[in-house]
Amino acid sequence: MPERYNPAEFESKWQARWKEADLFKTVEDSDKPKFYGLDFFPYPSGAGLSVGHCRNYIPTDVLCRMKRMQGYSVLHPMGFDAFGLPAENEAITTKSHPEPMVHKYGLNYRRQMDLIGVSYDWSRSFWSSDPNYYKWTQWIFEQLFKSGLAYRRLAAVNWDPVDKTVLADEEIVGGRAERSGALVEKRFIPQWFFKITEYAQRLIDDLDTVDWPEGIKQQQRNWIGRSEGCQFQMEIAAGQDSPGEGLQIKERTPVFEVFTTRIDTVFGMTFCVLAPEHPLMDQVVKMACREHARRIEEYREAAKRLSENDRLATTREKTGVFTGLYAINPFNKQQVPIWIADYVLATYGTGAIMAVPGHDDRDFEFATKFGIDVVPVISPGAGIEPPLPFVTKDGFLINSGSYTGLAVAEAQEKLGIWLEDRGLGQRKIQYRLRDWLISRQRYWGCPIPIIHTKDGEMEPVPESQLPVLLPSVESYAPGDDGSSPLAQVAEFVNCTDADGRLGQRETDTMGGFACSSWYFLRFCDPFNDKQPWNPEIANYWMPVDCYVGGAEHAVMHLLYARFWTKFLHDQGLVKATEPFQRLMNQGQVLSYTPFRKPRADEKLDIGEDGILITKEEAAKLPKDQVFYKWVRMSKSRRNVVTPDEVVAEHGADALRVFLLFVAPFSQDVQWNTESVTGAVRFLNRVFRLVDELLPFYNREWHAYIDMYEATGVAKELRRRTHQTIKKSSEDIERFAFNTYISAMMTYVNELGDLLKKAEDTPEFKLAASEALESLILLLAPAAPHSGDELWEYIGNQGFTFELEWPTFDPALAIEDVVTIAVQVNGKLRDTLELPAGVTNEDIEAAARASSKVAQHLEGKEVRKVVIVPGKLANFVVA
RNA sequence: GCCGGGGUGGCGGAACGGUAGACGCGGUGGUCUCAAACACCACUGGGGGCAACUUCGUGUGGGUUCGAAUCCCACCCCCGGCACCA
Repeated sequence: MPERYNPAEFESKWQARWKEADLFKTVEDSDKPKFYGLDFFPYPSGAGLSVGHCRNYIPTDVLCRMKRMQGYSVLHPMGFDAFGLPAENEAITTKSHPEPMVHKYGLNYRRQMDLIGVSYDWSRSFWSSDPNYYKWTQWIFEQLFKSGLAYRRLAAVNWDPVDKTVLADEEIVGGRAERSGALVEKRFIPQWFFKITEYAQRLIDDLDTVDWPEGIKQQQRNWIGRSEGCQFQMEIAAGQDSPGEGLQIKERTPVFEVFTTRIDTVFGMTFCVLAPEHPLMDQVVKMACREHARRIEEYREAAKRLSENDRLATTREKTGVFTGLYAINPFNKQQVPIWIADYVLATYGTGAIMAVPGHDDRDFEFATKFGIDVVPVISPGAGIEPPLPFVTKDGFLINSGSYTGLAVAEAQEKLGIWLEDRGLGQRKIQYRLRDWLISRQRYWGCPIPIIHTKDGEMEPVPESQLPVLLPSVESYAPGDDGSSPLAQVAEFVNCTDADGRLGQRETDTMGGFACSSWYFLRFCDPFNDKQPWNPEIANYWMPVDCYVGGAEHAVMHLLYARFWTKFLHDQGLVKATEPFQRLMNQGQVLSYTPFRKPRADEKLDIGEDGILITKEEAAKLPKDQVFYKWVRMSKSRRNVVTPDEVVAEHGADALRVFLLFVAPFSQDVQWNTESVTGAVRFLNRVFRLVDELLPFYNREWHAYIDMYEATGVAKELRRRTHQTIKKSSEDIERFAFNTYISAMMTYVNELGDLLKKAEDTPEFKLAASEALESLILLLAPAAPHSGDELWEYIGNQGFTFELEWPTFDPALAIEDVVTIAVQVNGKLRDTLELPAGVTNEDIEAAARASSKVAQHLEGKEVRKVVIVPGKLANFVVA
């Protein structure tokens, strides 16, 4: 007899029954509308799930459960992103294979997800490290390769000279390796890339077709970084060190190209800059006189030594060297000095710029430091001397030959046409987005299915030979030269290609983002061994209707997955052009974490203001040495609260209700275990209320309720029921889970009040029966264990998951008394209870009749009366 | 610097341009109890008042409106992201 919410008694019982009944198995029914609800593919870590992860999974679960009850075919799968560095590093340390370890972690995740009652269809689950899965990751790689969208080239990578390994950007903190603390160097190693840049425009355009948080869309647009401008040629003239008269042109050289978004300022160009890694650099050195050549070489060496991080630090003072060479501005034939400076990036645009210090902050800083001329060519208005650097585009050209006087936009247009007419350049759209570096010289990833033939060609491994399996290796550590551990395995490397010729296998593996770029397609048809998925099935489920996860994947994962989906669409493999129709980001769960002030001999990393300590340490230290901050829960901070402990203390449903209620879904929350008691009390009240309603319960209420015109308390009861059905359905749909729970709380409070006025009439009993069932069903997605327990307790069969979601009747939800606010000059003076549908005239009359209102109208002239039907009356007095 | 998202009681947060503070936490008082816990009931934004009431209140300053937490302009602060991208 559940007089109280007593989770220990029934939560695991229901979880066992759900499993027994295979309740969450996906039912594919093409006659029904479909709903695909998906959580981000988690990487299973040894620390297990925290309540922070639950904040992701529970809301998605509530939505999916409601959709299922509303009659949708629901796909709600979960699997594991198993490849990756953390597992590999752990494998290196423990000298054990990463696979069983990740498996163990994944199973622990699953245990915890089951513990909090999430309705995943585990029959569709897979690990991305399973050959049956990564076979198809390789297959997609080959399609990209065959389409010319996967290629290999020499590229600079982050090299850790102590650990002798290539590092991901995320593994570098302040120019040093996170693990070894070594200064990171740049190394040039052949790398595999995907040509995501080819899809740049579509990746921008199609953002308009998806329902995503505006912030995430904007981050993607910024990342892709489209800019419109002009690219044009500059000729190099070799001459003396000082410009001007007496300059002798020794030889004509190949031109270099520059890209600019401000062609309108081209008459203000007083120098140009090449990146130290510019392809023309060797030629420049040759052309320069000996002294300059020496300085250029020195500068290039210094630039090479700088870590990417240091180099990109915007606070750094600008550096550069003059080459002694000059380039010719095609617009006015003037010669401008060519400098080399690392503030120009080789990887963007052409790696060279025209520098206009009068109208660009960076060029201005450089010119001022090196004493280069600054010429204003844009003015905000006639006769106005622009304050330099003047970078806004609001203005007119000055000192610009025949273009003087034109507005910026107009000049850009005309100058672009001028370039195109003479074949010197063209208007161009430039993207900041770079190609996606996919290769890793690491063991624990999906092998790249390529064979290098003796003739130096690259061939995809024949489809019949896929998957290329990860071999077993002696050591998981990368080689001294940074090569993959796979390169040590002769049996793996030496192979034959499709024609039987000897060849060498590619030993790079793919970064984990490849695996997570298509898993949502595999969930549609997870065990197909003939193709990655059956297109018909994928077209039924795709796109994902609601995709839920943390905002930290705003760019990388989401951009890559979009790119692959578009490519797969182009290949005719799926109709969808976007993978995720709606995206939601949950807020983080923060933990109140102690820090201490650093001692005199300790220094803090940039951005830190204290040293992390444990609660025990905090208790021992003097109070003025300790301070607390709200920071994200993480294993390394030792501030994690696990669902296990909360479930043990308060129950899974209480945890679910609490997390839903505590704050709006996308907002960060400050974890406070005591507050869970609010959810416990609420569930207790629900159980008690069910007991109180039970004596009135008639299982057949549905058949009879419409035979009575409800009046009085019964009518009020039905009204509240139908209002709550409406509110909770809408709130769940729009991810307003906090107000959904609060609506349920209000409903429970009001049912309690109404029960005190219980009547022994059939209409009341029927209304109470409707309320009782609605209460249980509306609450079931949030508190599914309690829902099923109560459903059984009131004498019914089956699972709430398989029952029909209540529908609301607008006629029943309507109020028959309205509260009218009466204002005088916008200030509330009285409220009136009037029958619904009251006329404006009656409202005004009733309002004037109010003594409280009359007080404020006395002796004053009413100039205007504003009536909002059914809501408000406002008297405007002089 | 740029791009997003926010500033509402002691706290978490509600609120189609129309009664600010729903719902919950915490607090105060009470009921139950030998007692405590639980539970239940009442009160709980600030000032003034015995009270009816009144007045001030949604980061700051302006504006639009009969009426602004909500719309517009300027600014301040906090959080997240990007950061020499020409």
